[in-house]
Amino acid sequence: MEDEVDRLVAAWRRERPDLDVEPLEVLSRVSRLARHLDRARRLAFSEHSLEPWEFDVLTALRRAGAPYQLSPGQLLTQTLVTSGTMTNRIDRLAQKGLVERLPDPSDRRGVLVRLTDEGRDRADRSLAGLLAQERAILSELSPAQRTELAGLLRRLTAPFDNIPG
Amino acid sequence: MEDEVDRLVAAWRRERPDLDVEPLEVLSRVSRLARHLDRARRLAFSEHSLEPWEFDVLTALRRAGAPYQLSPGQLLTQTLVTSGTMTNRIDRLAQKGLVERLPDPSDRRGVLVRLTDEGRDRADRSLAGLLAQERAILSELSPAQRTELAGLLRRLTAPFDNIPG
DNA sequence: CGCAGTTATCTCGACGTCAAGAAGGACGAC
DNA sequence: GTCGTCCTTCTTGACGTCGAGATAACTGCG
Repeated sequence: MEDEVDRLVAAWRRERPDLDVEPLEVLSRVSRLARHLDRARRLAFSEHSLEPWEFDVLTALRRAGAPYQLSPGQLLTQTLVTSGTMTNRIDRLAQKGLVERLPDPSDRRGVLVRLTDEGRDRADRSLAGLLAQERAILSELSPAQRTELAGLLRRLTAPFDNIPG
Repeated sequence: MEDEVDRLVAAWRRERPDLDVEPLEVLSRVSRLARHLDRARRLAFSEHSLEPWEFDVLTALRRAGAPYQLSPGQLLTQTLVTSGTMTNRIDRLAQKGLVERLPDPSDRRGVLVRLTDEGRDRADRSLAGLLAQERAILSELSPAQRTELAGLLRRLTAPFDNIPG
């Protein structure tokens, strides 16, 4: 089955036969797929009246395990947003009663963000919904292909995640 | 090499051993990689004083071939943004002299967006830069692995691109 | 012809993100 | 100790995107 990137690559080969556009076969697909996933997630979460960005923060805290708290800095590396954005997100989640800010006892510059009970419930319930949706999307691939794909992607993400750039 | 998604998955398995979080191995990597790519592109384009969104629109027109014109609607499907966003983008590109709006001769509701000569130069020059950057990122993989990865990704993107959702 | 439904583009207000920088605290060298 | 540097979080203003709705024009059925 052909996709939009096939058309895009064919167009470049016609217009710029002098260039090797093979890298687009991989990376344009990654970008476009991510955009499709964003839209799909927005739909899925709207059933729980949750925005994708809320999900990202709440589940990062949920994953941390009891007592479900992380510093804003730790949340930055997990969600790939800037510090200004994170301050804003925490403000809004705190206003909704899903998280609370506590002073860091070991560093007076620092803050700890803790999940409230309601925040934890929301995180748990919406995760199940997300997994169901993702499973449907991945049903195009066999289990072996999914493993293969995950492995190839890891090789591309690892440099970004390990050598902070 | 381990990446952030490996840590994320391990954390879920510890916190929610009742759930099968295998889908995240693929799709969380896609989302995170796309975010890293966005940042890298922003840097690469800043040398040409071009924003990623400008690149997206200009190259879509460039790919169309002479006379380098498309309707706003055609640009929507290629760039995955909403119509309000596209109107705004065309306004700003027109103001910079990189594109111009022409009436569609066959449909009076319609508009054609055409690349100016300067817009075309900008598109051509920045594409070369992007490809160089992407090639560096993909050097982690062998040619055969790149082909394999592109094929697996195609199977996931095709349903989105063909059954408009 | 006239009307309903559809399609193409634009308008508008709300919202979230970013980049840059400020303020305050930690920490090592000396 | 204390100075300079680095780190952590928050503040701010500009900007781009979205969603919903408005407008205008094309289409085909009766």
